[in-house]
Order: sequence, then structure tokens, then C-alpha cells
Amino acid sequence: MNFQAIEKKWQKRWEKAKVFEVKEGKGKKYYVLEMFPYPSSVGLHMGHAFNYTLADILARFKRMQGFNVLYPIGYDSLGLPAENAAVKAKQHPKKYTEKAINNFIKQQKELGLSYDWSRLLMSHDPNYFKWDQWIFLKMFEKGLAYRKKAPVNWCPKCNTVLANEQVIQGKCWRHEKTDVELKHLEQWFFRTTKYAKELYEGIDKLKWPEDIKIMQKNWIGKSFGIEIDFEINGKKWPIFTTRPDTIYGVTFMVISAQHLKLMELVTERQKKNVEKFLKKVRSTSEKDQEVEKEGVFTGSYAINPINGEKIPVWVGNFVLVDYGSGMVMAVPGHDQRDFEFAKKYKIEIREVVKGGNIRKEAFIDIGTLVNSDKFNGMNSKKAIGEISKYLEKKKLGKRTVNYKLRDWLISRQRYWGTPIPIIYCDKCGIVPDKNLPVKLPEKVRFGKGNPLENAKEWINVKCPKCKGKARRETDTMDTFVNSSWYFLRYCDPKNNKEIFNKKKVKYWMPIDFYTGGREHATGHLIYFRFYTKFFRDLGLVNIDEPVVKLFNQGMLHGADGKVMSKSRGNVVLPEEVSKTYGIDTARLFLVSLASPDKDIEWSKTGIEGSSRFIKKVYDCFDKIKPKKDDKRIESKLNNAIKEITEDLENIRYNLAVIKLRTLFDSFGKEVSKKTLESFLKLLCPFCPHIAEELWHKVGNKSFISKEKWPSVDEKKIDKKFEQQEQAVEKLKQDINNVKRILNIAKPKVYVYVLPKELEFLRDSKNELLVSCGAESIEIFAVNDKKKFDPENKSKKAKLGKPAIYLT
RNA sequence: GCGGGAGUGCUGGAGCGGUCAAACAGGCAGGACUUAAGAUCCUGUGGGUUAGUCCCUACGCAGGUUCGAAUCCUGUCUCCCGCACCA
Repeated sequence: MNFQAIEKKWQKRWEKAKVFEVKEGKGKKYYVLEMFPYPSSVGLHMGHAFNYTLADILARFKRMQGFNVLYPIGYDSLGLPAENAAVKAKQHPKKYTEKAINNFIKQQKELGLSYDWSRLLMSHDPNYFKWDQWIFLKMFEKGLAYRKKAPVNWCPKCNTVLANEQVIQGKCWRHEKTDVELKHLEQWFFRTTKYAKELYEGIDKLKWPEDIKIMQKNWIGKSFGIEIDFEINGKKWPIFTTRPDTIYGVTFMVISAQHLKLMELVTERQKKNVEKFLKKVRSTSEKDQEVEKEGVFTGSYAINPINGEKIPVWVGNFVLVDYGSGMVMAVPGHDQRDFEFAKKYKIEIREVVKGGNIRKEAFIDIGTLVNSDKFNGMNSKKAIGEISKYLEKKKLGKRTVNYKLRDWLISRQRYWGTPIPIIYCDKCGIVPDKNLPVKLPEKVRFGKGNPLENAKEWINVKCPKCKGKARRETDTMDTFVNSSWYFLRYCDPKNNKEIFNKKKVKYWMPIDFYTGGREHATGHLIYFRFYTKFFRDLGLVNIDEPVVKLFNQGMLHGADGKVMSKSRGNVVLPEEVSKTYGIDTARLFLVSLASPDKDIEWSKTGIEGSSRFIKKVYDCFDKIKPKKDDKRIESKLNNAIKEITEDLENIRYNLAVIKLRTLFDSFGKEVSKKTLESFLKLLCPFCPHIAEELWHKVGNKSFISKEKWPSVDEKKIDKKFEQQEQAVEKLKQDINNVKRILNIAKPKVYVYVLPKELEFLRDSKNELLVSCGAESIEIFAVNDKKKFDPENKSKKAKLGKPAIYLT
């Protein structure tokens, strides 16, 4: 059979008849979505095919179940990789990207994915990013987009700053060998921290994989504590601590070496020392493991608010600048880091919680307070509360909750991104540019730094307010901005009056099933929740969370056992597989290997198994002449429908495939047309092209993709047939066993059964003959007087266990 | 260091308190069909034993809970992943 012709044929017909295009309003909706793909110019390999197939199967299944299924596609086409690749290929990123997209579309169509192509989105389209800019201005208006000078992560390879989420173990997310540097720059931020509490608390309600939920919790990192004001040089400096019970043990303070206001604390005498130290800190890479804790005295002293004690303030390399207030109270007796620091610089280590040996190491557990004035003898746990209360009463501190989550740095010093719609005017300052879209200038020079900085005509504009001289912001937005709301635009992709129609979004949202990789746990999957909450507060959506069910698919590994990727050189291309086996076979194989959430390995021999099955199915429809069902088939079919439906519902495709195979194997020569059709429907989500082809072959004119999913008739499921089958199976084994013991190559077999079992065993006579390699088989009822039974074996027969005699 | 997940046949993997551990697929071996190969079909694939029986050994290792555990608990080893000086 010619797979490729069949595939092409149906792909064309689907497209022509707009089979997968949907409109809102017709019945119950179901929204299936894959994470916004970045259109790499390298194209798709089998790993991608695996991802898309998983969602496509569900979309097709839900569609047949009668849901109004929204299953759209688009491309996250702005971003650094495209710009870099384009520069390398000496092509404009736009041209380069669009070529890549066209290639992607072609390949995805060849996979038989049932997208509604009419909703196609591309984030580099000004009609799309116009709304990114619109959102930015809304955020600006609400104080959620702001500009500040801050210590930021800089990747020297990318030549741009990065968000915290894009720094992995001190390295750039795109360059695993490049250390991220710290710089102080004026940058644009989104105030994600405004929703920190809600983002954190909402996690529990999500039907997401547990590990993702835990990762998000750790990332947002909630901790309860108290902010205590320490007075330094007459000014109040707040610090955050979760252990106020150890406040009597504070023997010094440490401020981060990156702190913006550090120099305010440095005295004239200490200036040289501190500057020398800062130089050293900057030259050693920030996050290398096990950096020794070091610091220098600033010359200033702080007053411990609880007892008025004067304590030295140091500057140190181990204090994070962007957590809490960038300064800590050091309790060397009860914090391991402070302990190491104090040991090194011979600062007093004071015991205030009894329980450990603070000469050897810091005692960080809870215990009983000592050397703590009126709180002596109190348990740490109680003391945390009591001391907090005391400080609050005296207006020296305030209990707070602190989050690790930081505001999202969205500025990028690159060309291929959404321009930030801001104009700087000497007179009016920061002015929003409401004349959207702010497009990218086409003619720019690539190579050195941010190309936009040299686009003079584009930069120099009139101030929208005073019409005076002004200049554009040259930073563009992080690509994760574009992917934070695309799922809403799919609901109304062509709207040019507003970002989207509220009613349409209300109908389609939330996303019912979202697939993608685990790597987005603390990036995209937080950003898009943040956006959703912001839109809700704007009154644009009526939901709190964008996704009901998140599914993380496993990774496809190559034959070498490593994750399939172009750079590793272990890719298998869908085109190639398609040529030999057909894409339906590949789809089937990918999901039958293992549970879809697990990593799987591509194997050449493995796909043969799926191929054999597909061929068998195809051949069967070539030959079979439908007749009537017997009760056994009816039972089998209904049971299969029931179980396959459940398995699809729970994304246990591997198990569904097994049941599909078992069902097919149970077809004898007597199968009704209706049963065959039901089988095809069950097959359709996995192998849509072949299902369509055979659907027509048996005489239908409609699209099976649009047919109704078969329903279960529970009454027809009869466990009796299963038991009978098992009995036959056992009998088979028994005969073979005896045959082997007696060492007869082609025995004559005599079977003796109880009279009521005679009928179904007779039906299995041929099957037994083949599988036992017997010369002949005769089946007698035990009470048959004419039976051949020279050794009188028939009296051994029991219910469900016939007696046998071989010769 | 903290957190999460996983260890089942020759392999990928099902099973996640109980009627049978290994469904399904792949591999390998034997057989049938062929002049032959391929395709296809059948059988076997821990050990012992037997005319189809039964026994033993087996779900990383060691304990425990239970009438009963691959499945629950504790400890331990190995592997994978995430976070990592968060005060």
C-alpha cells in the first residue's frame, strides 16, 4: 500500500473541507494546546513529532466525543536564537524566520495534526506584538511595568541582560559555559512580585504534575519572618530574618557587595580596603560553587534594637543583594554561613540557643534561649513569636512574608523582539507611545551590540506630549512576554480592534489540556499565570488560572540513549520514517512504547512491530466480507470501547493501543460492518489517515475524523467469554506440554469435555489445531458413548478443564 | 546540602494491597510454509518435576506492618531530575 499517497490525499481533503476549523458557541468546548513552539530553522525531528502527536490524539478523541475542540497552532517567532542564526546566515531575521516557519508548517501538516490553521499566529507579526505593547502600556499605567537601576544578570555572549529564570546555576540558559555577570543597569521590569502571594497559594488548586507544583513553590519561595530596623549612622536599615529568636546573638551585620547603597556605609578610613575587596569580588565569578566567604569591615556600626548593642557592619560576598534587603544580621552561633565568616575574621560567636556545641559548628536547630535577657529559658519556637511581638510593639520591626520570586526583568538589548513602546523626552521624561504598533525598523546593521541603537531615524522622534525632541527606548522585550498570553489571542486571532473579544475568551478559556516540557516549570509557566491574573484584574478574563490540566510529556531519546537533538546528531526525521512506514505507523509506535509522560527511546526494530499491525489491519479490510457479530465479539468490542475511552481520557495511550490490538486480534471471519467501523473509530485518533482511508473503503462518504465516538453497551459485556478464552488458552498449553513430554511432533489429539462446554470448544477447534501443531483434533463430550478413549482419560475432565489424550 | 522521581525477564515496559507477576511489543531459539531467502503463522524463552500436576526461586538490598506486599512503612545502596550561600 502507498502510505504517502494516502496521507497526502487525506491531508488535502481535511484542509479543503476545513474539517478542523471551529467557531465558538456550538456545545461543550475543549481547548487543547501545546506550548508555543519556537520555529527553529533546523526543522522538526521525531522528538517534536512525539510531542505534537500526544496532543493531537487527545484533540481528535475529544472532537469525536462531541466536544467543540479548539486546537490551534502558532509560532513564538521573535527571539535571540533567530537573530543570532540570521546574522550568521547573513539574512534579515524576518526573512530567516519566515522561511523557518513555512518549513515548520509543511512538516506539521505532514504529521497529520488536526490544527485549526485559520487561527495561525506568529509573534513577529506587528498585528500580534502590537498587543504585547498594548499590555505593556496597561502595566505601565497600573504601575506594574517600571524602570529601575538594579543589579542585573548580563550574558556577554548574548550581549543582553537575562531574567532570573534564564540564569541556570550561574550560567546563561543558552550558553551553558558562559558565566553570567552582574551589572548595574537601568532596566524595565514587570512587577510579578505583586502577585507572589496569589501565584504561590494558587498552586495547590492546580491539577498539574506534583513535581512542577513543587518546583514552582520552591521558586516563589515563601518564608515567614520579620523585618527589623537596625540603626546605622542615624539612619534606619531594615533587614529580614526568619529567626528573631537569635537576635541577642547578633555580633555583626553583613551587607551585600552588590548593594547599591553600600558606599553610604563605608567610612573614609575603610574606603580603600572596601574598594579593593569589591574589585576582587567582581573578578571571581559569582556563582561558582563553594566560594569562600569573605568580607571587609565598612567602618560603620549598627545598633541592635533589642539591646542597644553596637555591632560592626561588614561587606560580604555571600549576601544576596536581591533577597530581603540585601543585608543580614549575622548570628554566628546559629547560622552556618555567619559561623564560617566569624571564625575567619575572629568575630565573637555567642550562644543564645542551647542545644549544640557552638565551638565546633553553628547550632541551627531550635532549642532553649540563653543569654537573651528576659527571653531566657523560652523555647525558640515560642521566642520567635514573642520577640516579634515585642519588636512590633516597640515599632522596631514588622512581621512579613518574604518571597524568593523577583520582578521579571523584561529588557533585552537586542533587535529581534517586541519594541518597548516608550519615548524619553528631556522635558516630559518617560512618555508612553500609544501609537501602536511600534514596528521594528527594517533596515538595520547587525554585528555590534544592539542594532536598534544605531537606527537613528527610528530612535529620534517627537515627544507625543510636548512635540519636542525625544528618543525611543531601544530595548526590546523578552520573548517570554510574547508567550505569556498567546493562548488568549487564539480565541480571537484576527481581532484588530481589541486584544480579544471577551465573550470569545470566556467561551474557550481555560485551556483544558496543555502539553510541553518540564523545563518551563519556573519560567513560562509562572509568567503566563501572572499575565492571567493581571488580565483578570483588568476585567478582560474571568478566570484565575490559564490551565486546568498540565501534562509533561517525556523526552524522545535517540538510539544512543541520549535526548534526541540536532546538535547531538542522533535525530530521526519524520520524513524518512514516513517514507518506509507511513506517518501513522510512527504515531502509533511513539505512543505504544511507554506511558507518554515517560522518556522513550527510538528503536528501528520497535517500529517494525507497529508496522506489522498496521499492515495486518489494512490487509484485513482488503479481504474481509462483513457478516454478523457473535456475542463474543460484541462483548469484546464493548469492553474495548469502555477501556480505550478511559485510557484516552487519562493519557494512557500505551494501554489503549494494547487493547486496540487485542480487539483486532479477536476478529474472526464473522465480523459485522458496524464492528469494523467502531474499530476504525477507535483507531482514528492514533492513525487518522489510515482510518479515513478504510472508513471510505467500507463504503462511507463522511470524514471519520468527524464521526461520533462509539458508545458502550455495558449489557453486552460478558465476562463469560473471557473465561472461555482463558480455558482454551490453558488447554492449548496443556496439550503442548504433554506433546513435549511425550515428544510427539504431530500428535492426534482427543479432547473430552463436559457436555455444556462442548459448544464453545468446538468453535476453537481450528485455533487449537494450528497452535498445537496437531495432525488432528477430535472433541468429545464425556458422555459420548462413541468417543475414542483407549486410556480412559475422559473421567479426569472437570468444569473448565477438559481431559486430553494424545497419541 | 535541600527537594522530587525511579530501580520488575535478554530489552522497552504493564501491574501500584489479594484470584496468575511480566499484559503488549521487541530480541533470541525451535517449528510450519518455501527449491531458498524474505514475509507470514505457530511454539518456547528463571530452575526443578510431571501425560496437561506440583514445588522452589524471583519485582535493587535489609528489615517491618498485614491473614496476604512488586504494590504500604523504615533503613540502605544506585541512578535520573530540579533548586542551591533565600538569612
